[in-house]
Amino acid sequence: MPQGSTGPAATISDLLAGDCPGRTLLSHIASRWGVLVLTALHQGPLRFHQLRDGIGGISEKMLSQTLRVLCRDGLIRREVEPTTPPRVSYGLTPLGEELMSELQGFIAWIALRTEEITAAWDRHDSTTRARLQGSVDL
Amino acid sequence: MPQGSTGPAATISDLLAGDCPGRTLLSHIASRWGVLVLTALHQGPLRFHQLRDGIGGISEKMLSQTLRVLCRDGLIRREVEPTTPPRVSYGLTPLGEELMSELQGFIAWIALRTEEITAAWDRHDSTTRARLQGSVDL
DNA sequence: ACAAGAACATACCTTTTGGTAAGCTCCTTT
DNA sequence: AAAGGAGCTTACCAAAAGGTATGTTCTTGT
Repeated sequence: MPQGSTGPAATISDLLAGDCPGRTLLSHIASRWGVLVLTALHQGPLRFHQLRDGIGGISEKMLSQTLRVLCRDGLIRREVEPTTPPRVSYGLTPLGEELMSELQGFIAWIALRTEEITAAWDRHDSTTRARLQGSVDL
Repeated sequence: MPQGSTGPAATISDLLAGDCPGRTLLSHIASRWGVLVLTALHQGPLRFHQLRDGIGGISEKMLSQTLRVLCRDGLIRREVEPTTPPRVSYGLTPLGEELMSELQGFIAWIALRTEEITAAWDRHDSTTRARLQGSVDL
């Protein structure tokens, strides 16, 4: 793989093997608010308060924190429009778009399957209850 | 959408709008160890200690906890082979396989792009440092 | 009989995460 | 001049996540 990079690309085995930069990156994206912020921006750039209002339950602290981390990762770009007053908007970088093209299937899958999975929660609960009540067995 | 379901499928907007079962499911999968466990099992079923050894840094407590949650979600199946001693192995359910087919592109993307993103961390750091130094304190 | 490994569960404690609330600056509107 | 919104940051605190260490049961190996 003759690219102008520092070394060979990481593999999925590296992710599993131990702590590595990939784990850190994964934690940024798969953080409580990371996926949601990224998903919200997938439709197009939004301003701070639009994100805050659009993502139910997020606090301003968590929003700005998440935005800062994802900016550092180069997935989101912060743009200050030189108007008065300056308006700040956030959008996906090309790298962020690339990520979202991988992630949107996953998000859609969650929306699609949530219902049948929550149904399974109840069923599993009663199974568990039965097993526990019967004790002894297993 | 004439299925025997309780109601219409959730949408991505629901995920963004507020707390909902989809958020919970998302948190299970996108938890610190969730993606890694699922990824490890994508190659095929593994036993408890194989998972523990294969996923660097995970404790037995976290492994069994993660396994239990993902079983409840119907993404992983726990199988006790009736040998002596009984061997317990974990594998993906069809639902879990379906999920992983959405997720593997994302995992591969992380492995692919980690390097260039970590490089950006350093660049961003010096930018930030410069900005902070300019403003005297903090 | 004894040590040891698999597959957990549990108690205890530390670290991390995240929410609340307040404050701050810059600007516009009234 | 006062009020208010945008876009943050900080301090403080509570809750949740997670690690360590230990206990348990079953079974095989010696």
